[in-house]
Amino acid sequence: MPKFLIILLGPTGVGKTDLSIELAKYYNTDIISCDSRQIYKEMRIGTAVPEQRILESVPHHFIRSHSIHEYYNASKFEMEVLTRLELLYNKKDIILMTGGSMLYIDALCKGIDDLPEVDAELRTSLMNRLESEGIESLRNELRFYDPDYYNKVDLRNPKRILHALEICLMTGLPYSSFRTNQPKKRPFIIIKLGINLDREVLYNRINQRVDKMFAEGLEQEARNLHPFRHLNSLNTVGFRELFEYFDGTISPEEAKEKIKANSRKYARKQLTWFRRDPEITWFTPDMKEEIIAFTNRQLQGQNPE
RNA sequence: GGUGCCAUAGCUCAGUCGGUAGAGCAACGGACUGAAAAUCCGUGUGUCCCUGGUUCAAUUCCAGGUGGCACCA
Repeated sequence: MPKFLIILLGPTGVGKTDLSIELAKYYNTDIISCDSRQIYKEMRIGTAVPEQRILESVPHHFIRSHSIHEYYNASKFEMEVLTRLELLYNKKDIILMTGGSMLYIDALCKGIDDLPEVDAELRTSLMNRLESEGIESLRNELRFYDPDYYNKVDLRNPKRILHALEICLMTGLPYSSFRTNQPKKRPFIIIKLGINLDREVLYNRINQRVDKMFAEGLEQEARNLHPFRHLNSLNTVGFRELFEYFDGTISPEEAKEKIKANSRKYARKQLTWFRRDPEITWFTPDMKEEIIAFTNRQLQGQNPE
């Protein structure tokens, strides 16, 4: 029997959690979360982690499993999930993954090229240079070390320039020489289920969810994490707006409105990314029967018996 | 009731000394290989309140109306 990974994906707030529980129960399997923020144990309200009783109703992985103080990225996620899957496939043929972190989904499905771990000191020094010398200086250096990538990269995006340069400086090789553009083979079959709603309905859900977060104590959660605001893990919708409020830049009402607006924006960005993936079959969250029927057909079709 | 001010994009507002208009936010689209809930790029969506008048031409000037705000009663 081949191994399967069913991936339930969609924009934030669309209702993936409830559906994932039903699917996991139906297939009697575990859920791997694919969410770059729910993975941090210090956050719960602002990242919309499911309630404890829901988490306990089905085995979950990669929810609140790592610390905000830990350096994390899509590659680490890829490796850790692959290791976990190998273990889980000893007992199960079908595993469910759910979440909306686009890059993390792709890293797991297609892999991400092997690169050396970026040295923290180098990153800091390059960020300081970006600050003091401006992006032009880093651009020129990248053109020297990796003209190919220089011609391809978005020259106005500091993060792209910075990272490429990091790799060039660390390895003495052009960053583009690490980019294989070859999807990695996976020892399991992937079924991608997309969940979406009418835009207006989705936005209402997102707005209401933010109100609910505030009612549950988001402000206090953010206040507790305020000292760590410089961490990348806290550069997160729902927290950075409240940090602005704590710093006195904006009013509490503005912070709340900004959280709603930025959540909507994030949902749109997710949809832009998902739209170009032809492997996704789309449903609405209420189509449980259709989703199961479709998934069963896929499972059957891939299985010669 | 009187006087004054205002009425322009979904919202807050700018502007046109008369030639049918533009910012911020929102909205919409796109990029994306170790920071990805990150980062970056693009798009103006409009009975310029209504009705007349002046004019070759009115969102702009004039009159009246309607609505809002302020002050005086």
